[in-house]
Amino acid sequence: MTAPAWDGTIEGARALQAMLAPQVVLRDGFTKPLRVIGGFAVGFSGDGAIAHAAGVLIDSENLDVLDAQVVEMPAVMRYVPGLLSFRELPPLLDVLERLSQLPDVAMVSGAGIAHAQRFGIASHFGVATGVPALGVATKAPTGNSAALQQVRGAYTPLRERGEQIGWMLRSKLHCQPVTVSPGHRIAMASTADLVMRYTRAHRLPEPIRLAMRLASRRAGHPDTASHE
DNA sequence: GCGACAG
DNA sequence: ATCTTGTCGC
Repeated sequence: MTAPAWDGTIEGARALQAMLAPQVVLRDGFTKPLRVIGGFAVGFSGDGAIAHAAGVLIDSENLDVLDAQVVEMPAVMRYVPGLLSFRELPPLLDVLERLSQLPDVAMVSGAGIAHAQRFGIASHFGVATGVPALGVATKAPTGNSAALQQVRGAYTPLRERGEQIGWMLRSKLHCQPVTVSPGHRIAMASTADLVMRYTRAHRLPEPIRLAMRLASRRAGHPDTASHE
């Protein structure tokens, strides 16, 4: 299935987003047991002009790193609130191709359907690739939720106009909760459990934490980023 | 009209 | 996202 071409404009991105958002599937599209989990993140350097995308594959049994890749390319669009996925998807697709295999589930730094148009980067990534994907975000999302207990692993629905669009999850004690939401081919009910299953000592789950570290390390050292 | 808005 | 030291808490 070929996605409609994007003309590179803001208006074009909005139109394509409206076309793709209804294609999101909120049912588990993966089979258990899960074997490989992917973590994906994008960092920027050069005043936001250069994108550095990282992809990490983790063994779901022991969390061993099976593969890790980083790619660098000129950013195709500036950051526009609500259209983050159009800025970050191109390098992510590139890095996905370079990995030795496709993950059973992809965890992407950013929003899934916990997004004003219900189409954050995790949804865009999932719809574009067919890979089941979910999003984990650090900052305040759209919507509202009840207070969370000070218990590791506690979670409560994130709602907007009565509709549940994700979960607020206390992934680590004494840390602000993270926002998790299904991106594509993952059920709402599966999302928070999946994230907690791959979270260890840090606030972010291991696949995303490692990918973010790779992407920002690369972004922070333009010298080492240009070759090989 | 104004502010908010993942990364 | 990124620019950035020390500092507080687990």
